[in-house]
Amino acid sequence: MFSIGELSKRTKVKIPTIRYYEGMGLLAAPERTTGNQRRYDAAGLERLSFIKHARDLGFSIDAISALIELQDHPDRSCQAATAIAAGQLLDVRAKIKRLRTLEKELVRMSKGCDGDGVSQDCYVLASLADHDLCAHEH
Amino acid sequence: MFSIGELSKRTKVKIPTIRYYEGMGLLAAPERTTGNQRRYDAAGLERLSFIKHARDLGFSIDAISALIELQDHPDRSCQAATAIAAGQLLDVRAKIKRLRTLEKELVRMSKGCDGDGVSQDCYVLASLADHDLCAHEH
DNA sequence: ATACGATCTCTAGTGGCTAGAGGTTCAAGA
DNA sequence: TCTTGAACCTCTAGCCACTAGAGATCGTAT
Repeated sequence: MFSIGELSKRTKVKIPTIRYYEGMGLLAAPERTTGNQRRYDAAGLERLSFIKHARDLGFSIDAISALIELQDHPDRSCQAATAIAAGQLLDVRAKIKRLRTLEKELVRMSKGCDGDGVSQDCYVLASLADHDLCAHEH
Repeated sequence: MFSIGELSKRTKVKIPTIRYYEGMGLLAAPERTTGNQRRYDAAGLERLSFIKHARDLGFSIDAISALIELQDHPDRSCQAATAIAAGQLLDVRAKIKRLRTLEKELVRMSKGCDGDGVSQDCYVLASLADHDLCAHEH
């Protein structure tokens, strides 16, 4: 049995965030001391670790709720979990794609400008003002 | 002189967003009709296009404010604008790096799981539960 | 004159936390 | 046993960049 501070240290999840997860129903409300303080056990630690890990991988709270549902009902098929992970992968890939386009554009923008001169001639500002100067759609 | 709806159509920025930008001080408050409706001119259109373009490239509202400041004071050096763009580039690259790590991990996770079997054996759920099954730090 | 779409302001909600106020409890040392 | 001080409690508000909705008013075409 350990306190919320201890749980926070072990999982590297901040204390208000732990309480927030509890409020959201992601994390079961733990036992309390007579003085109303939370006391966690190994199960709480495991679950929070799971949540932390999934958040680090970019899963939304909703997706994590769904995954936890699946965890708690081992009779259900693994397909659903795999589908959620696949969705997350698509999401991540779409974000990468978009960011790579932005990266290219920003590199192009910065190259055009040697950092001298005044703003009228600044390629960065000119590029932002006029989309036609862009090489890619974004 | 055109309405906010017209401006919205031309820039593809939604009407509430335009008003939000005005409230934030990004976009100058335009003239009004006697009936209190906003009426924009070419300058407003240009500025909003600039903002839209910068937002599409991922610049924060703060960064855009700074860029607009520079635009409005052409006597200042272009270096500042270039620095902001460089910062944005670093940001974008950091995000890409992180997402690529996530992508690898998600691919690895999904591959371990053939979609059959029940949750106890689900590699997706197992991987999330146990960080040690991960190949990369994230 | 009337209809009706466009606009107005204002408030509240989104996601995923984070910060702070103001009060209570726990645990270690004297 | 008492005291101190860190840790904890709840509650509200704030962050970013919008988005949605209510309820009222305006503009324009017929």
